[in-house]
Amino acid sequence: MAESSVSPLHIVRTQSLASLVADELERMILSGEIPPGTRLNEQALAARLGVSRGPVREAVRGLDRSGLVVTVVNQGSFVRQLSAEEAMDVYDLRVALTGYACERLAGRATPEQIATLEAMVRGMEAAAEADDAARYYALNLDFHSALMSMGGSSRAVRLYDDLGKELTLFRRRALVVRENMRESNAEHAKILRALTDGDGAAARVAGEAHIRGGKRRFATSTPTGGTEPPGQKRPGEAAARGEEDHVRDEDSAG
Amino acid sequence: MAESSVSPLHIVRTQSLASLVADELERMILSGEIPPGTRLNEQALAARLGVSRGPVREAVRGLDRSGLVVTVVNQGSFVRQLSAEEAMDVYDLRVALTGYACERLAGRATPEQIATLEAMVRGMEAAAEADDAARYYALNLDFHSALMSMGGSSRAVRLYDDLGKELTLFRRRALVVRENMRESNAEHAKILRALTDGDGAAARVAGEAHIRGGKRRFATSTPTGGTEPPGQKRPGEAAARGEEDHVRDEDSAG
DNA sequence: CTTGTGCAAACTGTTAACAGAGGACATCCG
DNA sequence: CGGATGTCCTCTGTTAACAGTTTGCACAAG
Repeated sequence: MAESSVSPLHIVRTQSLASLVADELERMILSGEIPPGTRLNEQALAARLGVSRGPVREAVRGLDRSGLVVTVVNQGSFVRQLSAEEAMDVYDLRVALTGYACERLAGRATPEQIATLEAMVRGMEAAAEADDAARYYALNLDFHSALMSMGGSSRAVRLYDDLGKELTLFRRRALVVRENMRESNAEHAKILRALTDGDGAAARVAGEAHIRGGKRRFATSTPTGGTEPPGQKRPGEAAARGEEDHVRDEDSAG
Repeated sequence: MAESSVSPLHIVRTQSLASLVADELERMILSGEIPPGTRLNEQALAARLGVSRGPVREAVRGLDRSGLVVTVVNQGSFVRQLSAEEAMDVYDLRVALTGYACERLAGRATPEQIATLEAMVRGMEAAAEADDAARYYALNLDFHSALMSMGGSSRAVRLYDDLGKELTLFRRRALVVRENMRESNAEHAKILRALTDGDGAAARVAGEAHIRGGKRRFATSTPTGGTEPPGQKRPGEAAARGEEDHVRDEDSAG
């Protein structure tokens, strides 16, 4: 996620076509360029990406395992649709993970780590003041990622990110309003305070409450959400067109 | 997992070769038939399973996404090796998940669910008394699965199972001794009591303590564990032979 | 006008073949 | 005798072609 398009042939020597296709597909899906329920036409995707069907099939199979698409035999793969209940369950899992990371971090946070988190919170405060939702969104992602990374493990980070991707399948463009940013960042500060105090129990409670807050903030302004079964859109070519704008100024984890 | 080999052509109409290969590969890996670090030779596997390389590649790509194998470009895929630290991290994640499920279940467990869990605990008590490790192992799996299913969500169940699969990559055949079974089941009873009382906090603490206990019980009798990098075994044909016995009388979540 | 049947096109599942990279072994030079 | 180098072989990455299935449409019968 850090450096892309570094050296021209270094990519070829470290990435396979299938993995590149998988990344691109994931990006398309998460950005909403390919909305949930859409069928992934292998031929169209292969043509659009300039590769053969083999790598595309491998990539789709991988996304199937990671839960972003659902495959029906002899019918194809569809971008997964999350029901509202499933989305709420995912939120709850993130509650548990965040609480776990916060509690663990409280016991062993270094002053440098505290300072890093503090800087992020201050940055978000400024972003909220300036009503800069995009910047708040990015910083918020970083904050939670750092929290999981410092307190949990690399596995926990991946897990949290994966759950976030699933959530993205559900919530589209839940606008971040200034009030929500203020409230969210106040919760961040509360976590930070507990970490500074080294109070594990308080950190856990604060972390859990924060994600629950995000869940609530999101749930209050949500439509209804789709259903799970395939429910494709068009048998013809529906994928590989997209090209909508994909601004992502949503309330990630509140 | 419930019904396999139902109708002869029903399988063909509901499963693809790639998914069948994926299942078989996963079974081989988890059973130890293909030990961690082994390179997965596509040609050999395809020949052994009687299919072409395409489905095998798709299956391996899926396992890569789910974390069971690690792929190096132009070198192949290797069964993932978990370091001891990673395994401990996975245990900690299961601690968090179990605590979350127990707390949620305490608030809304039906008498039927309590009875089901109670029956399992009694069954494990009998198994421990009879020193029947295999039976205890199976019931223990069921108990935790039921716990996650009742208290968490289907997503949580899948998560817990996936983490269990990763753990299986690390611990091979950690024998269950009678003492451990007794201790483990006493913790089960403690969880059950908290659930019966409807005490969410106590249930969470008991659930967390139980997984921590399993982690400790396992850690006390563990070797050292491997390292993460590829570390293949033989460039030639090392996979697709296996055929060892694969008894699985280990301490699952103890 | 509705419904059932048959055909045709498109797409998925699978296989086989081709090109390039990596590694091992033998050979040659210092 | 040790090390570098060249060659061969195996395996992965990719592509193209083939077979089976599903889906949509048209046509005919009631």
